[in-house]
Amino acid sequence: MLTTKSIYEQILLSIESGALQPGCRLLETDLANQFGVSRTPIREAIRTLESEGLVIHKPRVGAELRLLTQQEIVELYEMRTVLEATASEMAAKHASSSELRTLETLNIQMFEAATDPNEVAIYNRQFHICIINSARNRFLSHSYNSLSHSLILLGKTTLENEKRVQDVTDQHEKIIDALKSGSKYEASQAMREHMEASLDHRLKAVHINV
Amino acid sequence: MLTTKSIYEQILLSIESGALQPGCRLLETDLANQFGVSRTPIREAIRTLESEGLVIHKPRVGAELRLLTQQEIVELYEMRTVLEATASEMAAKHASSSELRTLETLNIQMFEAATDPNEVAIYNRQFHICIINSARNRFLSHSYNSLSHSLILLGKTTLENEKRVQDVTDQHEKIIDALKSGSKYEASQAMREHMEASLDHRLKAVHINV
DNA sequence: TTGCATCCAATTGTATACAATATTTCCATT
DNA sequence: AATGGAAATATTGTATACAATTGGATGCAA
Repeated sequence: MLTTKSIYEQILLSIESGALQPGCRLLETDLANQFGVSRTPIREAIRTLESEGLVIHKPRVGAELRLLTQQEIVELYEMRTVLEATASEMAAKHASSSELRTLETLNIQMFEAATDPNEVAIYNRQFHICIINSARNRFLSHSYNSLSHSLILLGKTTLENEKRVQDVTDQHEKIIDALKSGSKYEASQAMREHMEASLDHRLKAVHINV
Repeated sequence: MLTTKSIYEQILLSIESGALQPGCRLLETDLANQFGVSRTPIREAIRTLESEGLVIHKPRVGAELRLLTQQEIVELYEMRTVLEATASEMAAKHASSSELRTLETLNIQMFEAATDPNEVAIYNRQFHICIINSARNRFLSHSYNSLSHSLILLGKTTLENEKRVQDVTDQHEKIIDALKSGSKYEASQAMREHMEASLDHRLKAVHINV
């Protein structure tokens, strides 16, 4: 059954898969036909996307998928760095041993899936979400969730080759070690470095696409 | 003319004024009658409130205004501290001289309005928003905006007497001084202290209300 | 009195119809 | 040929009607 919530998620997936490109218009009628529902649930899904910042909505004109400038991409990663570094700092205090084991497992699975970029991306996302949730702050989780939706506007992962996966899992391991030893400063610093490396790769990828 | 957006803002105002109490149900039909519109724009406004976390929405049951636990209030302020301290750090680098003058003016106006808590609250909000925007990060501004909406769930200001206003404007002045001298660390530290004092007062106020 | 099943009222979820507005097209005028 | 403007079209905004679901009320039986 297609409900408003599932349509919202479907649209997110469509953005992620590239079926909906940043900058393109979101026509209510088209989407309604596409999903086989009326315009009402589509409108509500679009409103949610709008309040998350994925969609620019001009009254009486319509919605279009936001297209991020290079400057905005930098700001997005700057904000992501703040949230993830903060989360790491808090997680160093609050993470349960079960969560620490989960992080280790995810990192190993990610390494072993190195040849499949899509699978790697999934494990990577779970890894970061696990850290965020280990911080034990609902508002932080909520903000991160919204921000991570904006991230999908950037398109496919930057985890495209095995060398890169190796680097990333190494950085993850540093973070895990810091979390295990409970050292706030090290954990947040390791995450900051991880994020900087991630932005570097992202900007290179953008450059290639342009 | 009452459009979806203005209805959304009206509901926020109703929460702020106390007309809508946390925990109460938001009945679409009632709100529609109250604003003299159909249910459609009401539903969309509620969807926006939901995605900002102000409203809990159970399918087929309806929406109710979120009621924050004491623990959640602490988490809210913890997150607010992160965002505002980060903003102060960035603003120490990016704030324009015009923005710095604006902050000084707002702080003076706030001090002079000390006998009118509502006016004080307005200047206070503008002060903090100005710092956030001085950070020059759209995603930070967006997150803070959403978070500040959750803050209104807590009800009226804690700026209820002149002694308290004096303390707050003093703290603001420290922040301004740090921003003017461009020292990241001092600015973020001054903001952290300001936020801690603010949480202390908030928790006392909650205690009294209970 | 309590437990349970059933029905009814209240309320949300969706579809559709209509109104208002923006955009485009095309023609007349310069 | 360029430009301005008016009509036509496309699209969103809102209202309303109907379907689906929930929560409670009612009544019956143990």
